[in-house]
Amino acid sequence: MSSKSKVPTISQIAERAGVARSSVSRAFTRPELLNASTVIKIRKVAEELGYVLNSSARALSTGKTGNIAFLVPDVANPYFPPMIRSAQLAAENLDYCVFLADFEESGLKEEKLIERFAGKVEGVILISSRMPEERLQGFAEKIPIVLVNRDVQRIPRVLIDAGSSLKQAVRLLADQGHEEIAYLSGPSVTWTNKQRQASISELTNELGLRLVIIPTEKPSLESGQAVVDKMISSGVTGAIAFNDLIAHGIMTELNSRALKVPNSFSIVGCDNSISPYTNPPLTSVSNETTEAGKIACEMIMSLLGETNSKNGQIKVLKTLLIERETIGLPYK
Amino acid sequence: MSSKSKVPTISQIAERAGVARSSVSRAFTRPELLNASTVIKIRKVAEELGYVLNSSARALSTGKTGNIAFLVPDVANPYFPPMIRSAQLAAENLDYCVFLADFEESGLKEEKLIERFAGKVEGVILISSRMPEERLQGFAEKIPIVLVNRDVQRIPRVLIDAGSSLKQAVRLLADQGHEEIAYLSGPSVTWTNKQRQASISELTNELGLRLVIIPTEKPSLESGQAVVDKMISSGVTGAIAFNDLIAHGIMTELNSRALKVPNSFSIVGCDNSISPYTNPPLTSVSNETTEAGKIACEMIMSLLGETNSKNGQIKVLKTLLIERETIGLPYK
DNA sequence: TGTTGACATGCAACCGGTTGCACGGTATGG
DNA sequence: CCATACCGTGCAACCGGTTGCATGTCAACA
Repeated sequence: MSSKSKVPTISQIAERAGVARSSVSRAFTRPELLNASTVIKIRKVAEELGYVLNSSARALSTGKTGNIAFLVPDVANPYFPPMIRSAQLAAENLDYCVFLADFEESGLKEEKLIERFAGKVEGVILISSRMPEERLQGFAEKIPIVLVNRDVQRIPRVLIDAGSSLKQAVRLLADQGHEEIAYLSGPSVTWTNKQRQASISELTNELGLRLVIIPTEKPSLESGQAVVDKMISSGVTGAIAFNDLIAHGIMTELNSRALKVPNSFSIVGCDNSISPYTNPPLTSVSNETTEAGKIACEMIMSLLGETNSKNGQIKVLKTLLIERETIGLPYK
Repeated sequence: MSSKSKVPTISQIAERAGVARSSVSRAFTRPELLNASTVIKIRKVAEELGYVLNSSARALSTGKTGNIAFLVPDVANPYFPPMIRSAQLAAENLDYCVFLADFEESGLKEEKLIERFAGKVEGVILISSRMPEERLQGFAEKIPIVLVNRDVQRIPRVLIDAGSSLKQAVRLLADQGHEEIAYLSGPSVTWTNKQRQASISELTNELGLRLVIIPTEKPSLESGQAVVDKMISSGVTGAIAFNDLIAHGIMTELNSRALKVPNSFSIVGCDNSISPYTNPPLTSVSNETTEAGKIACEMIMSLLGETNSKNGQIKVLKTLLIERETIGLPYK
């Protein structure tokens, strides 16, 4: 028979303090409208009674939930946590709370999640969205959306452009004498993958190198290991992977076949997530994911403020190639 | 002049469908009470009008928000994302949404966050809480709380017990002939750190080894690097670190001083987060963080269901020492 | 001293669902 | 053919804040 220590409502505070409910409400939301002493009195009573604001009630009458949703393809992919963190911190500073959900690399699940969150949040930040463009447009009409690493007209977005860094990597490989290289591609539908592949392809064409595109199942360590056979039999002497996880999977597998990186094979990763930790340390593309999360959050917030949404703003973030120890001469 | 395509309410659905508001509500919540054809009719109209349930309104009248909060000390610490992910997935399967927040290793911030979430969620999962016990008890009286890696009476909790694995590591070091080893401790207030330190200490005492406790600033790579001087001058030949990040920081710093692991120094990490990726691969303690997240979520849910909270259930998860390549003979 | 206005507070409607209860209609059983 | 039960639906109160407007008080000013 646990005495349910239910939290009191403003009515109970009002009664105890001998004022109207509206005054209690104002004591918290617009204290400047009240006599200072009244505010103090009300706050004191509220404190004594252990008052906790009922957010649902406030949200219902104001129409603002004070929440946003942050959807990512895979929480456990080390690429995302720094972004999640910075976005959450930025939101918190503006008194917003953030829902986090993982759509498991699936566009369908993404849609389901948006629908579920639609009634609970004021806006949604979508990372590496897999949804078809028209669906995205449809949702964007109903609820403020900001995209990260997805380029859709008229929807605000922040893009991390690894193009120039990847070209630099290609050039590095070419300088060492590599003539045939592979790109271990990531999720084919993503903007990120398309953009990375296009940049690499552009430069290999220009330099007259042969580029072999090898798809991977998922941007994970295991998928990297799984494509090594195909990669080796393609005859390439170096490779650029969609991300560090794939690159590391390849290194692991090569190592188990007694093929040393970089002496027997050169490899470049992307995202600079686990690359400082690999053996040997992986040359990789570093990108400002922390900054991206913060900016995405700020974009959503600015979207909430304005009525005539000046849609379509874009922010492009640059990247940096971090040279470590996984590029060497081609092995004949 | 963007025509605000406001989402309709049940009243508008009701009017359009020629039924009462209550029927619309029931069409979604308890369709078995209505004539099947009525349900279909209502759902059709709702679909046409693009109806979206207003969660705040529902929450206000039912008293259930359908949300929980998940608070972690540091989202970017690779130990947590798998736990976050599994908890979120588990919650989602029960139609719950999860708020994520980072309390930045601070007990104060933790309190602020709980207070902020209190009115928005039905329960809180607290990972590695830094709050004083009495505050925790206080909150637990107001809102269902489940702890992970914190041991407080009468509050449900899941504990990951690395004790036996760490003892195994000590034994391994002793077997190699190490007589003086260090423990690079983590956040001193955490249960996890106390428990790890106690286990190690217990066995070194038993075996007659000298144990040097060296505190670190934060469980991060940089903090690991920073304590190497102190560690070396203490005269130990091997060390166990609170987590992989610290261990890796130490390895990096040793490496820059031309001290090779494991030939010049032996080291063991904990959490098995980045240990497979380090150079050389780090011997570390693997723990079921994924399982922990899921269980914590299930505990919260069971707490919500019952009235007379059978508080204080505990679940202890075991760990496993993964031997890799960072333990060798002591260097004289 | 009467008028005006600023300030402090109360009243009551409203936000959008949910739900106990009442009501009318139809089927069932005696 | 009537009594009873059940089924489908509507009515209206309620959840707990917020807010436009009305009211009352008091000081300043003419």
